[in-house]
Amino acid sequence: MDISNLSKDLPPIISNTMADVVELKLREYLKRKSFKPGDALPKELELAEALGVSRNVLREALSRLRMLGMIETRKKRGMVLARPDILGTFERVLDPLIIDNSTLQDIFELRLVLEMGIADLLYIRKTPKDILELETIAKKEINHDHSFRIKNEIAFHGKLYEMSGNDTLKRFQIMLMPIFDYVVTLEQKPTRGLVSHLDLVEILKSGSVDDFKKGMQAHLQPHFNRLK
Amino acid sequence: MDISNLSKDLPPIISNTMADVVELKLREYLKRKSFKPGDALPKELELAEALGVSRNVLREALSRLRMLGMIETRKKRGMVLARPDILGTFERVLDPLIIDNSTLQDIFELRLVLEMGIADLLYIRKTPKDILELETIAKKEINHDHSFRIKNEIAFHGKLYEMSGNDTLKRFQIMLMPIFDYVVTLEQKPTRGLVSHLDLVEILKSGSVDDFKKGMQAHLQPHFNRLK
DNA sequence: TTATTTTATTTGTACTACATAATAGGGCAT
DNA sequence: ATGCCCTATTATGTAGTACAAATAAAATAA
Repeated sequence: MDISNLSKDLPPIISNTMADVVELKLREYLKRKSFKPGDALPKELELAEALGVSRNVLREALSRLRMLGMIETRKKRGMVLARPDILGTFERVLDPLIIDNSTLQDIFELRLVLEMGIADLLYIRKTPKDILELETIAKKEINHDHSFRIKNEIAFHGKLYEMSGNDTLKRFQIMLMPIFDYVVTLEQKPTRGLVSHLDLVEILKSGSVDDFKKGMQAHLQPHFNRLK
Repeated sequence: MDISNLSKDLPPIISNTMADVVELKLREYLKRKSFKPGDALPKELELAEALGVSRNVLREALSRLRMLGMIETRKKRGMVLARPDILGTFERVLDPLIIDNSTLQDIFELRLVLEMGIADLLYIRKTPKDILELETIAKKEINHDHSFRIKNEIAFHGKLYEMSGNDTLKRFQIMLMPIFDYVVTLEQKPTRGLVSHLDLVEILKSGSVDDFKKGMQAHLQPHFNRLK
């Protein structure tokens, strides 16, 4: 009998507080009524009364939705539905010190996957101006100390994501970077890939998509080597 | 003068409520004291008094952290620091109906990037057993109606992520799937790639990583074609 | 020592009261 | 009639009290 997955087979009894329930009910309500951003919502007292809870509990639930950016409230005007910033939400819990090692490793790999997968997007959207800027960044990293190179590493890969023309992707990568660094420094292996940033720039200039994919793979090889 | 980014240059004056401030203070406090999961936290009244706010406001802030899974509370026992489920948090705001079109498009592309970038991980971790299961899934999709094929499509790509041995990645992909579908059905183009699922399986069996990358690219070609 | 009951404590919920801010509407001057 | 200012209204923000519920810890009984 496998009891290793006990916590999954027997999920802990979560004493749903009223705030939890109300949060869920509100979500359902917003979805069911298909409110659109900007639409006015009922006032707190009405909601509290309708749900049969104290204004206190209702406000705890509203506070959550407000944190997520799903609603905005102003005095007198009431509450309106808003567009949550999906990444801002994510960022709140993305702290290397809190995340368990297994997830840290997963995120480390996730960034590798992103780096490897970005090539096609890059080749669809890259412009000569972009490549020039990227080259400038890559050239700066020669003859500098360690801490500068780390900053430059971030700048280079950040520019790559920027060139992908995908804002969400770029922000996502920026958020993942600290975790990536954290894992890398944990392992204390200052290895370097066989393909440098300048090499990658050169490929971008005159190479094919497949060339770039191979180049990026070689560039990240030290990281891939960590994975068994 | 560029005024398109006005909302970024002039961020709206956010009337920080006490709950907002307290939430931040608590985050800083938890970080500064470097609490570890399982550690007991001060009780509500102590925190409220220390911060100089009512227990009400404090609880609104705590409610947020509780939602994110950063803390857990039990009666009498008090509160303890917990490990947030980073993806569970994300999921709360990932609703196609709320997200703006630009971000939807970004996420659509994000999934393409993931699919393209997963190859290396896949080739590091794939097992014959996995490939067999994948083949079973791929074979099922022949001669079935549309709705079944969609489910199967999800199963196939889901299995791929599972084979990557990265739980976070798999869950992430599952969360992204509805948005992907949403964007695809929006555009009403039931096109199919030149490389089928079974072709991909065949490559996995006897082809190289690069072969697989090319195959996946061809498989997703219809989607890439949408991007200009 | 072990089992049971009691106690003490901490979170959960409700209710009241008032502060604050922003809108809406009326009144006034032009 | 138009525009401005001021006031009244109203919804959210904050504080405080009270009590219910749950449970760990202490006290008591077997």
